[in-house]
Amino acid sequence: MTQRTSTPRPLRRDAELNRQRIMAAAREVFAQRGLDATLDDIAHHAGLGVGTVYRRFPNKTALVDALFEETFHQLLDLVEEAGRAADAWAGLRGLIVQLCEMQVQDRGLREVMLSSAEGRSKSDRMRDMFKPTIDGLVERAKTEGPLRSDFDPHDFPMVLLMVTSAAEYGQYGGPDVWRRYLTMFFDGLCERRDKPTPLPAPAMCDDEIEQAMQNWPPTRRS
Amino acid sequence: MTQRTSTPRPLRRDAELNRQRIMAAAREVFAQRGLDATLDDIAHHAGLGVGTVYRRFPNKTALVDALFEETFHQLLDLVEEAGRAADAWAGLRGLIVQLCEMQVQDRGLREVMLSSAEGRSKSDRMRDMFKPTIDGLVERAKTEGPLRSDFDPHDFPMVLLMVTSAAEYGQYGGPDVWRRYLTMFFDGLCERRDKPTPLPAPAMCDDEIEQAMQNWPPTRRS
DNA sequence: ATCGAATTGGAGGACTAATCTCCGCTTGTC
DNA sequence: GACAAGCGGAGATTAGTCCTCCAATTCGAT
Repeated sequence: MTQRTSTPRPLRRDAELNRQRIMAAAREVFAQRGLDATLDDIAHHAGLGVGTVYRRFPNKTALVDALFEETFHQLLDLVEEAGRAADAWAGLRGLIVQLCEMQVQDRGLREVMLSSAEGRSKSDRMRDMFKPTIDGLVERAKTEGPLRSDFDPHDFPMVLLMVTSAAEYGQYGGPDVWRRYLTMFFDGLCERRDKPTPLPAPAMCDDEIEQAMQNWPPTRRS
Repeated sequence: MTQRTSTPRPLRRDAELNRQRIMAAAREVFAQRGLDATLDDIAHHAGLGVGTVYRRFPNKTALVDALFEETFHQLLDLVEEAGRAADAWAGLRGLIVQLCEMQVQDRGLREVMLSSAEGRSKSDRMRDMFKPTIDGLVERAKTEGPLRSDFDPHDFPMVLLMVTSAAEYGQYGGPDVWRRYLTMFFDGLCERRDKPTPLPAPAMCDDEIEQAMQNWPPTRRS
């Protein structure tokens, strides 16, 4: 018996500090540029050499996993809180808005949530934990609220996908353009409706659209 | 004076045939795999060597331009026909559906339309020609039809973007999943509404979502 | 203070992949 | 049958990423 697996020996003080620097840098860089950012980029951003990063994390996937571990808990809290909302329709909408906000602010998070290529087991487990809560919320929003009866809980991720796509493409129109389309979509999710919900953001102008077209597809480089 | 620009000497018969083979192959390959398909792929698909392709088209962009030239005319016809619709709201919806259909069937076309990186001047001109017709259609759909009054013609491309994103992500649920979300969105575009429009396609099931996640982001390789 | 173990930096090896060129050989045309 | 036009596809070129390696440095227990 050499060493218990649960006691992998503490890091030297400076090493621990650098570990945290790496995590912080990774969080920033992945959020801005997506998961295709290189570990070289992250290391440089942290003011360290690549070698240091590779000593701490065997490869990029390990870093991504470590990084989004805590975000997942945050996500789960959000979902469960929404599940307890008195007004299920408001809770459901609020949840979608919050999830979109997080994904818009963090391109890496969006990529992790849309793909199971990275952090495979993570996002599987995540979905399993979300499922019952979302199913319940959807059900309640139909009986107690105005949610259209043919909405399926499986539509949930698709709504996020569409809105975050709009957010990515529409970013040059400002950070809130996506809310315009989410509002329209919510109006489409009502069983019936007397008047449109006021739109929270203006449409993009010609120049902004032009700019969006010029920067699409989103660069996966520094 | 050597040669008039308009008479660039006819191609030898076999060369002309190969040119057409290249165009046909390019159409297929770009439609299936998007504009990131390599010219090597296309050449091979056409049963020719790469050199042959490069003799005919100085580079990939030239091929893309040549290829989508005619598609643009087709697009313009569609738009103008929609503009003449008696029922403006039906015309607008029909136009969106048709444009989505085309982009869903042709990944390359979607990329050309979303980006001005390729075929820059093309898509600029295209937008200019679309604009008046779409503006008119939107205006009419508001006064004569149920289109919500805060809809802006600039929202038009964003609708296409969102729905085609859903189509790409949702393709494992079948070729029509996107129509489900477009229907919901149209319901959101109505000023008021008594009941939801029946959805034309079921939601994806868990397995299909799983599959979508595994193949995202869409591969840009053979 | 000392010394050995832990840690660091970042050049560079090993890949992968895409675009486009070159030129010996083939084919069409007159 | 001559010869210009065309062809194929190996490979030069460029780019970009992941990850390794090891001399030099730093930490901290003694």
